[in-house]
Amino acid sequence: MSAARADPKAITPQSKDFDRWYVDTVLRAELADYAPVKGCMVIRPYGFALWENIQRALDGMIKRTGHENMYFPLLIPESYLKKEAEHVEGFDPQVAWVTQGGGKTLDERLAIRPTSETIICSMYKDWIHSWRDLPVKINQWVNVYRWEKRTRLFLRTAEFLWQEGHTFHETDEQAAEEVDTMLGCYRELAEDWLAIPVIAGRKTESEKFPGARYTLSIEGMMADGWALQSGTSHHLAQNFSRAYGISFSDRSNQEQHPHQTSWGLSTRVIGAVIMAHGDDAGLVLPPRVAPVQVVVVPIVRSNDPDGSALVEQAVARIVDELPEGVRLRVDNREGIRPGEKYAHWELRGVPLRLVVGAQDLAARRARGCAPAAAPRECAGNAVRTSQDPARRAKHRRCNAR
RNA sequence: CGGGAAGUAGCUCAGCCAGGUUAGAGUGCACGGUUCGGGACCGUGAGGUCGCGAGUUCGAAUCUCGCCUUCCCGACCA
Repeated sequence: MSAARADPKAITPQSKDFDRWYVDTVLRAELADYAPVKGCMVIRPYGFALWENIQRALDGMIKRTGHENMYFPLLIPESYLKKEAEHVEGFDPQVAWVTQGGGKTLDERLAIRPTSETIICSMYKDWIHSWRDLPVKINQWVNVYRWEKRTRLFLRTAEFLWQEGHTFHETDEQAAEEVDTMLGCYRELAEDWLAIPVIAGRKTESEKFPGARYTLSIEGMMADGWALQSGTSHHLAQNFSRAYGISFSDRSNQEQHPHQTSWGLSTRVIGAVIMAHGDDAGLVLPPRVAPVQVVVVPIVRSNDPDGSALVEQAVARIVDELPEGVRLRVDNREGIRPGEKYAHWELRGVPLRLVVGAQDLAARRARGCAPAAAPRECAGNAVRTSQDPARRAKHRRCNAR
């Protein structure tokens, strides 16, 4: 542990220790906290709201591209997991096993899913018979568990949440196209919703998904200059369909193995959002996924009831006239001074703050401040924000009508 | 999994080396008052299995051993 910090309320500056800054920010902004089991975390309401917004955006793209959601079970029989040799070997060290149940040792141990290719293949073996059954394009939003030696909040946790898409196609080309399409969705999510610049690329032979022919990924660019793998799309070719005995009669009545893909994006992407945009005051969230897009801080004083009443009326009018769908929070906590409220919401990365006080009303204005530099792609949606590079330092005034 | 550091109030830490009344500080929390436009101030109060488990001892936060968890570096990361 380092020496005592002068101010226990401050977070470690990025320039001093970026990793420490990251942990401080996640904990202090109440995105997540450590759970009792190694490598596991609790995602707190503010963090989960962020995930839900990301999830909603990506789920829309998954549906738009013709996929359906479904659900496969958490536990996978060992024999199912073992059929694809490279896959088994790749995942073996990271699988957690259930060996007992109901007070008895199980005849066959059950894997807690590290990913679901095997169980999905085992089921679709019985569901795919004809080229008319293809393509199959499904997805599931689930938790998975991978025993990890070194873990970090969001970036690498033993249990994490993700979506895993799985598809079966008639031809190799169709599968390849699917792999590209879904990587495109990840790129769209990263760039248009999360405002993270990404580089798309192909993983090396040693880094690819075990059992895949090749793996494509988007690598998000972080503020500290590192790249972070933030979504992967795999061409599985016929490796799994052969191993699991999935076949169909093609258009000329020849028996064929379908060509598969799988693709996933996890809660790690939250870590990418944090590291790509955050600053020394804490989080900086992209407006389209921010749980709170606008925070209104009314300036009221107990010794000025008349002015305070006017402020409250003005705030009510702002709330009333705000466009539908804007996620707004009015911070009317009592007994907390405005400065502390500013710090509170800056730590949590709220894109836009509106401050309304009696003086402002007298001058027929409100103070708007965009602490976060919001990239242009994200702006103009529901919330307009400035692109002021000086961020918090500069306050911009706008009309409150 | 290897190397290093750490775990004492919600948080950040002091106390430990040289075991000995009732374990402290700051911050946070509750209440009262003064304040109120960038993390206010004064007062009062609540809050602790000293990470867990053994051992040594008349006596352990303090010494010994084991385990758990976190952080940093490395290996691994599909």
